[in-house]
Formats: sequence, structure tokens, C-alpha cells
Amino acid sequence: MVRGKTVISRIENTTSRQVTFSKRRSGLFKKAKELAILCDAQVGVLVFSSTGRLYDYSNSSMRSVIERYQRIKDGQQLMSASTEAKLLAQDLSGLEWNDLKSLENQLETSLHSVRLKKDQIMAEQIQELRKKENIMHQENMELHREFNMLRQESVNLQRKLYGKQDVNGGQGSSVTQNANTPDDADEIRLELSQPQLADEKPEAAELRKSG
Amino acid sequence: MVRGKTVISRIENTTSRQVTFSKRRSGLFKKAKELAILCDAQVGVLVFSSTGRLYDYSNSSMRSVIERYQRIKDGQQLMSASTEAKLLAQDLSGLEWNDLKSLENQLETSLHSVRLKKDQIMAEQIQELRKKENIMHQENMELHREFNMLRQESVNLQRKLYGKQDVNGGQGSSVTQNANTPDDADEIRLELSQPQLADEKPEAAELRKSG
DNA sequence: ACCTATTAATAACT
DNA sequence: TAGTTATTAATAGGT
Repeated sequence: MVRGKTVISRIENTTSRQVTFSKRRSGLFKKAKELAILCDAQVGVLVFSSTGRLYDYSNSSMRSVIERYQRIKDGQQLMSASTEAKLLAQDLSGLEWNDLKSLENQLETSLHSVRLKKDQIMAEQIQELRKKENIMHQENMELHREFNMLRQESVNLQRKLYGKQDVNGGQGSSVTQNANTPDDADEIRLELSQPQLADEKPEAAELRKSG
Repeated sequence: MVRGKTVISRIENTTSRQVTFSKRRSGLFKKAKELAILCDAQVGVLVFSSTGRLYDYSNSSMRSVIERYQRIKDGQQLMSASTEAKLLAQDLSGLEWNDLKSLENQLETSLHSVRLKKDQIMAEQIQELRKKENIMHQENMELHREFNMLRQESVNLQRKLYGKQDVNGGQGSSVTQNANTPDDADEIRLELSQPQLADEKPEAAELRKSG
């Protein structure tokens, strides 16, 4: 029953977060739809849940919304497919369906196999790159783990060697100050953060498995 | 003051439509923001006014939202182009040969631009994945380098601590299994191999230098 | 841009 | 997941 002024910060309880997500998502879509109708606007809404699931609304096709957005953003003047199709449809009037059907078939079949092959190749490439990406990410994580173990070990050794004085063994960056090793690494500075997929949330990897 | 139940249909009066657009647009964005915060979701909203102006909101970058959307969608539907062609063909009736000729050309053009767009999207994806791959690879190399330096240091510390006998001061870390290192660090075996890009293109190396 | 009567959305509950 | 309801939030029309 809405007690008190609703505070907008992350809902920690998982179930109530999911319930709220479901309710507010539909509320948002409803608002988007109303805006589109009332004000004759083109609207697209994209929502990814914290579990990585996609929900979307748009009054026209999302593809065309995105293309329009990109056209404006990129300053490019690429005509969107849907716009072009509309123009094409307007140009032609009074055409026999049977003729069109065979025409369509001809055009499609001639292009279909080529497109299929090309798409297949590109899709395979993308899939392979994604696989590689995941493997590298895992390897990266493993390296971090092992690195930290070794660092801890090194710190312990230094403690044994030098006593408890001047041993900089914190979790921070500068791990060792080993001033008396002439031909070896005198000073190792470490500034490592956890590896991260460039701009992806963790669940994205999860998603790729299923999708 | 909201008289009566608000009817959702196009507002004919231009000024009040614009006012409503402005108000409801900000309302929509607010709702989107709240959803993102409350439910830890990634949200993107795109709105084009009836005059063609773009307004957008997203809690992360719109680009990443769109890319995430496309990553999901292009796995699901590679058939949208042919579907559109079918819909287009169904609209039309009554045809002459000259019309067919021009239709053929237009369909070809249309298909061409659709194909171009699709290819462009896929090519961008591949490019971005390659970029990510390179970044991760670089990070991986750096980790290896630092790991080896730290390992060397650890070995030196162990020598100092234990002399040349029984140099196995690991705290249970499976990383340093250098059981009998007589004099040189050359024999230290590390179970990590250098990371490698499977089928690296020439520009990849170039990228790492600068990045 | 601000105000406010009124409807709309929704948090907590079942 | 789907209702109910007490509240808060959004907003249409006016200024």
C-alpha cells in the first residue's frame, strides 16, 4: 500500500525486486505506448533485467527505431530498410499478385543461397570470436587468482626474511621493495584490477550460452 | 486538472500535444531511470517527436544497450529481410511487364540495401569483438609478464631464506612447483603458456602496441 | 514555468 | 503469478 515516500534505490530483496521489475516494466511500456499515441511519436524502449533477459516495446519496429537513432547519431544518411520498403510500396500500384509472386520467388531464390552462405560464414565468425572471448576471460580470471596466491606467498617469504619491518604486503599495488638483487627484478609494481569484459555485465556471458 | 478518465488517442491540438509530449516524455524517462535503479536493470528509451526530434535516455550508454539488443536479436532472427519482402509483395495487385521490370530493379535495390545494412551490422560486431579480444589478450600478456616477475622474485626470496636446499616455501600454492632449483631460475616450470590469438591478423599486433 | 484537482501507478499484502 | 487497496506519483488544464 505504498507506505511513505518511495525511495529510489536498489531493492535488495530479490523477490520483491523481481515483482517490482515486472510491474514497473509494464508500467513503463504502458507509458511509452501512451506517449506514442497521444503525441504521435515514435518510441522504442529496451530493458534488460538483472538476469539478462530482454524486454522491449516499440510502437513501430524496434529495428527502424534503432536505425533512425543511429542515422541521427552517426550523422549518416543511410536509408532504413523499412523506409525504403514503404517508398517502394507507394511507387507501385496495380500489380498482379501471381506475377509478383513468381518475381518474388525468382529474386529470393537467386539471392537466398548466396545470402545464406555469407550469413553462415559471418555467424560462425561471430560465434567463434565469442567463444574465444569467453575462454580468454576465464584464463584471465585464472591468472589473477594464481597471481594473487603467488603474491601472498611472496609476502610471506619476505616476512620470514626481513621480519615484520618494512614489508609492504598489503592488497594494494606496490608489492615488493627488494633492493638487493642486482640482475633481477628489483622493483615489481603491480596495479592489477580484476579482468573485465569490456562493457558487458556478468550475465551477458550467461546469456550467450543459451542464446 | 485531469477532467474525466483520460482517453488515449492522438491529441489534435498542436500546442497541447507538444506540451503533453514534453511532460510525458520526462515522466517516461523518470520511470525508466527508476526502473533501472530499483531493479538493477539496463534500460534504454528512444523517442522521436512528431517533428522528428530525437530524445533518449539510458542508464548506461545507448550504444551498449543497442548492441546488446542486436546481439540477442540477430541470434534469433536472420529472416527479417525476406519477411519484409513477402509483406511488400502481398500489398500489390495488377501488373504489366514494364512495371515488373522496374519492380525487379527496385526490389533488387531494396534487397541490396537491406543486405548492406545487415552486413554492416555483422561486420561491426565482428570488429568490436576483435577489439575486445585484443584488449583482453593484451591484459593477459601483461598478467603473464608480471606473474613471471613476481615468481622470479619469489624464487630469489626463497634462496635467501633457505639457501640452496629445499626451496619449497609455497603456502600450498600449486603455482610454484619448483622443487629442486639448483642455481638458476631457468628450470622453473610454470604451467601457464603464453596467451595466443588463434588466428591473428596483422593489425592485431599493431593494435596492441598502441593500446 | 508553476499550480492543483483528479486520475494513474504501484508497494505491500493476500 | 494474479488480485486488492491504501497511498503516493503523474499529469491535464488552467494561470
